[in-house]
Amino acid sequence: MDMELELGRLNPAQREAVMSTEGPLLVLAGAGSGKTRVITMRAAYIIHLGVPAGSIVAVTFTNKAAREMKERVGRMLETKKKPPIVSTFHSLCLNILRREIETLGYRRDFTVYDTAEQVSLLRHLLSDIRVYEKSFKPDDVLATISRIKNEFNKKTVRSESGEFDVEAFSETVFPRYQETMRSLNVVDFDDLLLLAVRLFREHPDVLERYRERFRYLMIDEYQDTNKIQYDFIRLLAGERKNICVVGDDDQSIYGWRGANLRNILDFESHFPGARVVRLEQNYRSFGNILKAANGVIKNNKKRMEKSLRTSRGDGAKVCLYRAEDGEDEAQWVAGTISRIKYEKKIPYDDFAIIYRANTLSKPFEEALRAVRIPYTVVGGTSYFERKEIKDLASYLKAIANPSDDLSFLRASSAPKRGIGATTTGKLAGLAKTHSISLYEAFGRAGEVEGVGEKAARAAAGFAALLDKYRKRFFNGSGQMGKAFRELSEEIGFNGYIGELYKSQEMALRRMENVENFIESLSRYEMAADKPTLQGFLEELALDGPPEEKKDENKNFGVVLTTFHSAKGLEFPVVFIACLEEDILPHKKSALPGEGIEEERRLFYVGITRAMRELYLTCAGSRVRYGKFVPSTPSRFLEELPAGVVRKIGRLEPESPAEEELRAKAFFARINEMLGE
DNA sequence: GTTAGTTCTGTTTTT
DNA sequence: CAGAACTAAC
Repeated sequence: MDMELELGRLNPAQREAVMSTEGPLLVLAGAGSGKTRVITMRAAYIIHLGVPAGSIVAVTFTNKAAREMKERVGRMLETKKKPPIVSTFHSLCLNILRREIETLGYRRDFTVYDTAEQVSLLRHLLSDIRVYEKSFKPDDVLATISRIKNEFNKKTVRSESGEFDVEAFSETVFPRYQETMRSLNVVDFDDLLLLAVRLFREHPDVLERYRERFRYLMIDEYQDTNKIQYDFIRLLAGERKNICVVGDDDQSIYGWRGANLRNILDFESHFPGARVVRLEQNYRSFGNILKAANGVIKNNKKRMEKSLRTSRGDGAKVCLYRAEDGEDEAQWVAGTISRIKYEKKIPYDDFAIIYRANTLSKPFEEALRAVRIPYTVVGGTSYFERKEIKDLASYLKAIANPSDDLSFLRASSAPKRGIGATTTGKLAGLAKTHSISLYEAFGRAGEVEGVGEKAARAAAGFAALLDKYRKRFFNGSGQMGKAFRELSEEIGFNGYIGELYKSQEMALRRMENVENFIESLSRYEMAADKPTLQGFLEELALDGPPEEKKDENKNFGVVLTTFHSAKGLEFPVVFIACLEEDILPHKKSALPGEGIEEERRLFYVGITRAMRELYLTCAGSRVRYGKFVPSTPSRFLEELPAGVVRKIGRLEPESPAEEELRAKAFFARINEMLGE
């Protein structure tokens, strides 16, 4: 790549950001200001200056962002050049811990628990401590545990929602949780950061090694960092402080998850002498959209002053439609999409509908389906789709980490193999008295009094089964995929799936998932430099089960999404729906100050997704919890600057020209449907 | 150890 | 209203 030429293509602010390679740097990157371009080019530029790629670390929040950045830096570098390290916080920490955790007295072969496993562990734990059963809700407890770990602070213990006994939590539940995790040789997501920070704090020699190694740090989405992530970064930055953070305080929408807006607002005092570069040139949206965004966001007090500019013209006005009710709103959106699609001849995936909560998607799905417009709903939890994966993964986890009793237990009864609660209870007793793992206890089932011969044989047989496969997974033959498939066959996993799901169709779908999962181990084995079972499980924990090879950047049809999942995306035509009090400033977040400002930022994020056209809708009433409830328009709508908005509604009908277009679109659709 | 009936509860989500 | 989580009875 011709660096001079590439630099010449940047605007002055972007160029300054790219070329300020030494010392602390804050890049305030407004929406659509070419942020990713700047980060990627900055990495390439530092390499171009002769810095070894391995000493540059770019940290992101999501794997998707990491993949994208890796890909873009790769394209920018000469093919033979090594790429910089691009990683999420969690996987960077995991990689460090995988090498260093023994320094902290942990075993090297630890595994990572995901949220579902945390909950499951907690359930076991809470039922052990019977007294508290009712008041301790796993989600609530987990949220508290997470906050303690992320804020590095035991003083802030409080029950998140439902009240539980704070003292009992601190005295019993939390210590028990930690002890159990430790004895199972597992860590949770928060531990990855927490232990890395502890490692650095308690072992300055180790920290020094990493400071020497990671000489240039770049942090993306800095407005979303929390306390512990800040500590981690700060420790790594050391005295050299070659740290570049990129973010937009106006797009901080994860405060409720512990993100600390102060990190970005106070960057200059955290890192004295920091250079600040503002990217305010927007390359995404037309003027009226940007004016709307600016007009709204300027009502926030806690922010860094900046104002987005565009070199494009004003473009179309922002449209505001006040619908009768939710159904009317959805139909209007669907109808308008049809019309624009016909008028502009653009594909359906140029459209997005954005709303506050996943539960609001329904009416839009129905309305779109009614007129045969294809769509994809982003997000929404689909974890129930993965029981079969979790079951099978528990075998791998039990094999990789013999101390992981929970995975062992799960595997031992999926499918059922004649080891019931009674037997398990007795063996767990043995494990406890001898301080051994459940796996070892199963192996010695014959010795235990009160365990019938049949049950003992089944238990010992199961332990032996895992033993057999453990050898195959660790013999370094590169045949893990094959071993996994044989394991699945030996335990009759497909038969188990077949029984588990009533409909043939459902079962078949699950079996496909299983097949794909097994295949993904083979794929991993082929792709990785040095494939290990641990490595595969790490990818699984941090990146989720590999879905069928879908194109990440390709949508199918109109995109329906929440504000949160829309962040970072852009669409030519955007509809922001359900803009009503109690929904957009959400009832539970509308607390003055912090709360309301974050809600406003959500709106801002939504508006700035739009490139050419923006439609805002609200309804006069809507079905909520089965009842018709009157709705009032969101207070944020009043913040839209005069002159950029055009109102449409029952009382203010569309222009005849528009109605004609709508009619034409209608007939075009019918013809299209007939043609199919 | 499962399944049908009942009650409860309704943001945002990544790793 | 609808889905989850819980309870009571096979």
